[in-house]
Amino acid sequence: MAEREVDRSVSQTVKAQLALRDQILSGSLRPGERISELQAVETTGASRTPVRMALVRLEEEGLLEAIPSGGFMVKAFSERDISDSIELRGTLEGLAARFAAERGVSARELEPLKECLAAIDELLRQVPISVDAFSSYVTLNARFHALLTELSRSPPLIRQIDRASALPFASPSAFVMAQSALAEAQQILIIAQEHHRVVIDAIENREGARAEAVMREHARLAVRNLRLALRNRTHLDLLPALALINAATD
Amino acid sequence: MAEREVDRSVSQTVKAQLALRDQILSGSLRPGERISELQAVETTGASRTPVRMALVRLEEEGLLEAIPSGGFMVKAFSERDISDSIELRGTLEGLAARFAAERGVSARELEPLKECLAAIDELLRQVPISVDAFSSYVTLNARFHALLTELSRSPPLIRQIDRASALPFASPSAFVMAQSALAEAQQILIIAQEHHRVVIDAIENREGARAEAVMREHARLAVRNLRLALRNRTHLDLLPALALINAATD
DNA sequence: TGAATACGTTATGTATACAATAGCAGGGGA
DNA sequence: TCCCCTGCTATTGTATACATAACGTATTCA
Repeated sequence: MAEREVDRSVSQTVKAQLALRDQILSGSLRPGERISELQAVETTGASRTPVRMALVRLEEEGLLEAIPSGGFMVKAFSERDISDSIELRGTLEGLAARFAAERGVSARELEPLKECLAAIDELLRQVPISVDAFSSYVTLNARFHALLTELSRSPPLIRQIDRASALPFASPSAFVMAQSALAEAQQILIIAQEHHRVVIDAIENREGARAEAVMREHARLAVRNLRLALRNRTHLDLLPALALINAATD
Repeated sequence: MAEREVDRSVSQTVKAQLALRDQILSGSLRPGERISELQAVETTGASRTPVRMALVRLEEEGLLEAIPSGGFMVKAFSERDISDSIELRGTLEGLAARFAAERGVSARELEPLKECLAAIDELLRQVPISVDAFSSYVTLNARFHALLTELSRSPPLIRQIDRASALPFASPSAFVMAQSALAEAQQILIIAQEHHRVVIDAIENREGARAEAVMREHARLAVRNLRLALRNRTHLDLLPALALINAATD
């Protein structure tokens, strides 16, 4: 295939990884479905070697599962897997918050976090919140969590949290909020924002235990609301990633 | 290279991964050192494709680090990275213990754990503990922790703990104990064994918070002793993995 | 008619060839 | 003498060819 157009600005491996992840998360590839290398080669435009590297990375990321007889399939997740992932992430973020509090952070380091907070406050003034504003919220929330994680100054912990966040639905707020009706989401967002505020306060005052506790509560709120949201699945299509859940095996 | 002898019983990728991990952990490859693919091909006996897959896996595992200009280098760890990893693992195992306690486990499921405990008790009767017995202890301790993790019945959590345990020095007891003089280790092992006993008791009685707390304390004991052990580095060569630490960059 | 076996097809695992880039060394100019 | 530019070399990134194993299908025998 000589006429294949190659984008040299980004490695074929990364390109393939992004494309495949996109296909999985968008639901083009269903959970349990075997991923054909040849098919992936065609859809991604990369050749087999980078595609295989991408598949290995996605397996390590937790999105794929190796088939004993060879090849990979899209991993299927149960409702409990998802709530466990949320709680897991909350636990790790709790540790990060505690590290930040105990190790101390300067006012300058907290500045970006507070800007995030203020921006979210601004969004939450809308009642009810618009779809656009909600989308902005999801971005800002992710940013807040990433910044908080960084504050721990612990590379191993940051790495682990990144891994735990690889599964998009493990991101508590973004996931759960997307599922609730936007009107209901408003209340949840307000509580979540309060959690954000408290964790900053705790870190500022070097209250490690409090910082940790509030992040764990943050996750438990998400789990609780996940259960509610799953009870009436009206908003299950708000996040493409949810296609994963629909076909979950158990 | 036609005369290369190929072992078909295990995949070349796995073979290469094991061989490379061994080289890293044994210290043949020093932290910060670039891993040459060609060299890896020669030492592992696999060709470049499986070697590359193994390198990607080891990177995801946290043993290697990608070099921006291409290729991989052995990751270097600071003392804080190591103590953070221990605390991280303790936190995750604490969550696992809590899950086990809250979700309930049958007496039959606790049986293997108790057998482990009894076997360790047997070893600890020796005063001072012999090198052989200590080696058995390390194995039994790893088994105990693995079984405990399983009790959580949470695939995402088990997966994450496995990842966190990939770094061998993140295994609290095995690592810290190896560094302390064996005579000192005896006391530490006895306390660790008490932790083990308490976590089982807590799980049996469905005391989630207590189960979690004791596992975290277990890790903190390890961190504390790590600091002590690093102060007088007499036993740094007991575990080959420690070669990593010697050349840690910061 | 059903089950088992054999054969063919297809997909993955592996090896290697080719291409491109980064790093280094040597030489020339300022 | 020092710096920069150019060319070479070595190593990685990518593509593809080949081998092998698994799965499906068809045919035959009981």
